[in-house]
Amino acid sequence: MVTLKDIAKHANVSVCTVSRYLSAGMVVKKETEKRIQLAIKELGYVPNVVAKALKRKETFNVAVILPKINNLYYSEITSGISQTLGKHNYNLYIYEVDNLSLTEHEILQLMRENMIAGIIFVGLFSDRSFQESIHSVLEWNIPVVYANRCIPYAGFPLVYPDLTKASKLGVQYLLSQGKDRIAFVHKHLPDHLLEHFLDGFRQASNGEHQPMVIEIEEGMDLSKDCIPGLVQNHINGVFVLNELSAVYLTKALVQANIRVFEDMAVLSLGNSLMSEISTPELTCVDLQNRELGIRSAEIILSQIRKEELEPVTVLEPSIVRRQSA
Amino acid sequence: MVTLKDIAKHANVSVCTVSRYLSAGMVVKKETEKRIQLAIKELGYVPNVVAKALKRKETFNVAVILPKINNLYYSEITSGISQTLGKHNYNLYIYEVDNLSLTEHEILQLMRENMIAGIIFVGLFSDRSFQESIHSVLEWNIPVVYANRCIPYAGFPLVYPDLTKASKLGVQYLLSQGKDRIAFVHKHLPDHLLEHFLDGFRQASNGEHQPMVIEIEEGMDLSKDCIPGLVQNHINGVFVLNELSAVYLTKALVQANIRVFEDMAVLSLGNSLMSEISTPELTCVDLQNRELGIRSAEIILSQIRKEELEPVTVLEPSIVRRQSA
DNA sequence: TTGTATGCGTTATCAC
DNA sequence: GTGATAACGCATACAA
Repeated sequence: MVTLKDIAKHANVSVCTVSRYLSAGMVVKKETEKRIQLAIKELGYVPNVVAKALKRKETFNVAVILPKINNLYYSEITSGISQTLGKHNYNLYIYEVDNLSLTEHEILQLMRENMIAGIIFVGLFSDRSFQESIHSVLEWNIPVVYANRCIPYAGFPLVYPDLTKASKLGVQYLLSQGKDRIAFVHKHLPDHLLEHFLDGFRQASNGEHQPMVIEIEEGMDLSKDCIPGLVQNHINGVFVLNELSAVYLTKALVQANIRVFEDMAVLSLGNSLMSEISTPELTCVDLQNRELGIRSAEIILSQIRKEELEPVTVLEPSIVRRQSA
Repeated sequence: MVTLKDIAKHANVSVCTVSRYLSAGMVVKKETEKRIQLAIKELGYVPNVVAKALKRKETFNVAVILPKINNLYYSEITSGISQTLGKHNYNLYIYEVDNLSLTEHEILQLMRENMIAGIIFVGLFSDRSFQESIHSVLEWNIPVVYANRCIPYAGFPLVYPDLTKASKLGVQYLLSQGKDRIAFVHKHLPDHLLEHFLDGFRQASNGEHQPMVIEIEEGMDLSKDCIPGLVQNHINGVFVLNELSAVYLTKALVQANIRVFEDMAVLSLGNSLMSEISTPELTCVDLQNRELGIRSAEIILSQIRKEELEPVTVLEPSIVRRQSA
């Protein structure tokens, strides 16, 4: 392994000078610079980032902690993060908690051991899996971002989509299509989040009436347990707050000979490839997942550089019109 | 930051003893052990992996290099890798080449600078993007696995699905469903790989006749440019060698009022969530992507431990029957 | 069983 | 501008 010392010797300068040359911005005489460059090329020098990290007490590694990576929802976000980090020459660690069988605390321990520069926790806005980590994180005082957790500011930066706006946008759209009997279908959405959607509904419908709310349980048969209720209540527009559920509900409607859109419009929350390949193609409220990742990464980088930053970043959703609504 | 030295002082032993205690397997007197444990707990010691890496000249970081992560094909593989690495306490770096605008050479440079323990290159079996890296990798002599590249053994470990078998299985299946006029539809599949599929076809059909072969070009309109050809040639079974294309072709068939399965069976290569949510649901040949990831990671770990290893691992595909064929 | 001393490759603090 | 020299936190050869 070729080290600074080797090229220093080869170029007849001190180790320190070489180090200075390599640290961009430092001034070195033109002539010694030439010799150093030559030595580096001739000996095939490769800098050792690990040694540098030990000395500087900082790495260029950012960790993303998420439930699972093989899910378009998370991988879109991750890709956004990856793009931004790459642009700034930071490396990206991935930790899948569903896969790892490690507790939050153990993961944080791991982060400290590895001198991680920053952590981005990515969760579904409905999940509670990162709850217990908060305490440890705050006392450790490492750059952290919570992405996609729609909770009030609690001492660490947050990036999430505006759920109330998403709801309002969706309901307005359904209304504009003549769908005035609306149901929300969700899967394990906690009450405080559901409240955002009900708020959005009120704003869009001038508080005239209440929407129907249905929760999809694990292992529930949509055609038997969900659709009859929709029909009996003369629902003509259903806003599904989970993209995959929207796909399956649409499937079930088609199978039940209910015309999607004409008889019952389906609006999906989330806009991945799934909505596009579903039949009929799903109209949806795009939560801007890639953008979410990009912003999260930017905020982590700001923190690392100790710059000023917005504690809360709220993303604007938008409607993507396709066939189902 | 609490270091070994600190807890050594606090426990009235030497740094060396503490280090020994921490390196599992080393023997320390019961009584000093107690004191060390106490010191660690009281001072809140966190080991420094970076310093350890510098000293030992090895990290526990494995890099996965792939085109993009927000693609179920790659993320399935990655999740398999993540699972295995996590089990063995290795960390996972992700580098998206499509996102990074780095050349192969630059990425390898990065790997060396960071003292990466091993690299897993993940590509589509049809892509050529990792071609130029081979040379540098070989001369550097770092643990490497090429995952999903169906090429002959070339000096580094390979893990890929048995494409000929996949083809044979698929064609046999179509034949068993009475679909005897078969077409292969692919997208940018190089000739040497297409050859595997033609081989599989011959094996399954006793070499009676040739299948029709259609390539999907970028921006091609399936309904206009592909389906008419299929119909004119009285094709009744099409084997699509790309899952997303299978989804879109199925969509186009439905739209053209051609009954999927009865009039034309569609068999897809690859078995992600996409096949499941497509309408009709796609029967497919599962290439075992998660398993591919798991095996790739295992092979990297074997190399890191300098164990014996199989240079080539070939995965067995299997049929997953759904509705489209 | 435990301690001492040295070095991993780099950056930083001084002098010159 | 440049050069000694001392850290960074840990592991290990060797001595005790």
